[in-house]
Amino acid sequence: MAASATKEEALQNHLLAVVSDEELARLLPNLELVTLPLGKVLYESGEKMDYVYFPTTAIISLLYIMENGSTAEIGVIGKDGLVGIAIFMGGDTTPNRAVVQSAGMTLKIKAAMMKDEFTRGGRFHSQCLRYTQALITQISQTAVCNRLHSVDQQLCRWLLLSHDRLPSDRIIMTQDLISNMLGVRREGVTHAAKRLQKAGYISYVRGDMTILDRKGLESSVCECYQVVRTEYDRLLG
Amino acid sequence: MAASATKEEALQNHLLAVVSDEELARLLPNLELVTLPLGKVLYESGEKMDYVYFPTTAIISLLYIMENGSTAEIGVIGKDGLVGIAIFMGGDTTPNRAVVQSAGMTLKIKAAMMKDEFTRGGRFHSQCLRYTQALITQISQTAVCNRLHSVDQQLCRWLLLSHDRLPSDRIIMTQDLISNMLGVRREGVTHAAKRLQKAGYISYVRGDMTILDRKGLESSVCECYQVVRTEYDRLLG
DNA sequence: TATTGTCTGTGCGTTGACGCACTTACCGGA
DNA sequence: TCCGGTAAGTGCGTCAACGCACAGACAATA
Repeated sequence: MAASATKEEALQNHLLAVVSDEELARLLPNLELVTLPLGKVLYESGEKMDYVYFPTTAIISLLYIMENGSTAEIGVIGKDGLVGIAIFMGGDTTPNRAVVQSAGMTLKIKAAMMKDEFTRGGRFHSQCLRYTQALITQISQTAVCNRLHSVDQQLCRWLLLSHDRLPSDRIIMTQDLISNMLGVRREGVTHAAKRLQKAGYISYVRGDMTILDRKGLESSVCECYQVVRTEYDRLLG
Repeated sequence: MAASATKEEALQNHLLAVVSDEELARLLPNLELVTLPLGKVLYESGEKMDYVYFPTTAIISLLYIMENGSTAEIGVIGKDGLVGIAIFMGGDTTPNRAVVQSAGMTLKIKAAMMKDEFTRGGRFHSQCLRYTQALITQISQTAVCNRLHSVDQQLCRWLLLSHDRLPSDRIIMTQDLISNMLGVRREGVTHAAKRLQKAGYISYVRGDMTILDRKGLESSVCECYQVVRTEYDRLLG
């Protein structure tokens, strides 16, 4: 068996950081710290989930895969949340793929252990539900943004959502991968990214992007980003 | 005070139909049957919700309203579900408007009463969470569909989602209203609706639409509809 | 019957994104 | 040092959806 996580490690995840000492004491022995490489699939669409993940430095994308192979992101999860809400919501599976968008660390816990603690109904229970509501807002706003906004705006939103969950200003990700997330053409990302480079907001060299001017990005993003941000702060802040 | 609902009325809502007798006995005295006219707003974005609604014949749309006034639907709720998940998820509000898309009946219960029964943690609790997960799938698939599919396909999806929640084959709704739901131009709906009329799937006269050939609609809809349908059946069936 | 308002249909120029094909640039082996 | 693979940039024709303007068509009411 792998070693259980330390309290310091657990507190890096915002959900675990606010549960009661008693709950954390019960959870800790069952939490295991693991490193997730870029592209690792945590679970496939319709697949029974064995673990719930509490990211600390990793970022995970929820993707829907069309029958013809094209993909679209429906949500992104970092240290602010958890991957695997279907475990405690009762469905056990979802029709999505969860894939590591940015390599890093995460704590994981067996599904059964997660259910046990959730059904105890304390602060952990309510915090999981509040997070789920925040995630619903994010998914909803993704739907709205997909409907009403340009690729440029959506790239800005995506960058800011990622940056919020990242420990540094670097995003290791090719334009091709980003296009899969956004569900647009790779060339579309090239164009949008060039505009952001020209504005001096980012630098981008072969899959290695750096956020140079966050304020600049915030000035060109659509309202969708702020709506989600505000809801996260209200529900979990 | 208004009269409380009868058991027969309550059982028309699929969530209330599957809770335990004991739970239903507690809920019934607090459930009130009301008629909702087309266009009635159940709650505004960010507004504290006083009631949770369990539709029986009414259909309610969840809309996001942009700062510039344009709108996009993120989900639709009928006799299969409930309006006001934020009450028991813990946030109390959402950044959406809930508006009656199809006039009809609904049962409503005071927010406090809803919370009381939810926190008891029985079958009602788990059923509410399972429904929430189904709704998440619907919202997710809306995001995907908005990203990847044509207005034609989205109209088909919307019609089928509505039809599933309707007691008859008639949909009372102008093309202008539908365009607000889908977040597209009114003319776009005109074109798509004409194609469906020519195919003989629907008839449409000044805000009065009839589904003539459901199988036909199903044959031209994108996979998004079936994904949502399957999840609802799996989680709540 | 006339009028008014609403709903639907149509045409037209514009545009954002698409698909495809190709070039350029860079990196890491062999 | 050359080469093969991968990432990013560019050009071009196409198309779906947009915005706008306006023309019927129908219903309700005066």
